[in-house]
Amino acid sequence: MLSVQRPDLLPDPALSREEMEALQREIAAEASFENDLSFDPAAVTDGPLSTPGEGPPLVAGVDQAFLDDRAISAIVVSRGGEIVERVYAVSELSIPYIPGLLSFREGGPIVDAVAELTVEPDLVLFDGSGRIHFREAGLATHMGVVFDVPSVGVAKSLLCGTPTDTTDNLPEGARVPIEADADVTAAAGTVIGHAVQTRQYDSGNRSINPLIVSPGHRVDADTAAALVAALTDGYKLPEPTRRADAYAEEAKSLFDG
DNA sequence: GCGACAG
DNA sequence: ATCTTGTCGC
Repeated sequence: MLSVQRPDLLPDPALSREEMEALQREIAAEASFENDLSFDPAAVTDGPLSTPGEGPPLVAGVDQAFLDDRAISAIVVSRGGEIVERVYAVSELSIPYIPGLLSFREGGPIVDAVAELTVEPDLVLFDGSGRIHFREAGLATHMGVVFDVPSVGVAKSLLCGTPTDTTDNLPEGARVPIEADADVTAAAGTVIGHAVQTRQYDSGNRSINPLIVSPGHRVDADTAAALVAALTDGYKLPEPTRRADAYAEEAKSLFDG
């Protein structure tokens, strides 16, 4: 089970906006955007074949569903595509969604769900940004640092930063770097993540938008993108995220309908 | 004042 | 995120 390593950096919704931003700068200073993994990222897949001998790493997907003022946080842990554990927690939400401060709304509920885990993931995928954040401390980075676990941010749209090329109609498998600009604390030009086209229609009129992948903690930008691509299997979202998404919806339906 | 931004 | 019918394309 993962345990809180930095209680001083937990997302406190009662902080003022200024204090939240100050905490994010502190988190960014504690975060590592370099690989520090317990497994070989080049051998990761969501299928059975992987590193011979020691077996694939435990990968967790985290996602949430909402119902009134409550958040249902779900975590699904799998190894080589096989589900190892599923947990969820229902938590009261105390503050609204504010761009740039997402972890202060959803971080607490996620911590609640993590407390239910009995296994310790080698990698955690979050729904949102990591380093692609004004102060380089998005949800994935915040949670990664609090638990000191390798993490990756998987977002469906870009919060900030500038793509080095167009991200429209990219072919499947394509990857476009996202660089820090004046809106980001990192030095301009620093690659803080990538647009990753995990899926695309072969032909036709419509096109699928790429995923926005960024390092959370203990993973570099290239590896984060490669891991998400390796964990994807025919759908836009990587499998760990899809499983968490489905489980969150399932848990939610237990409460309403 | 304008712009604008994860879930 | 959530609210929702239809509609296009494989």
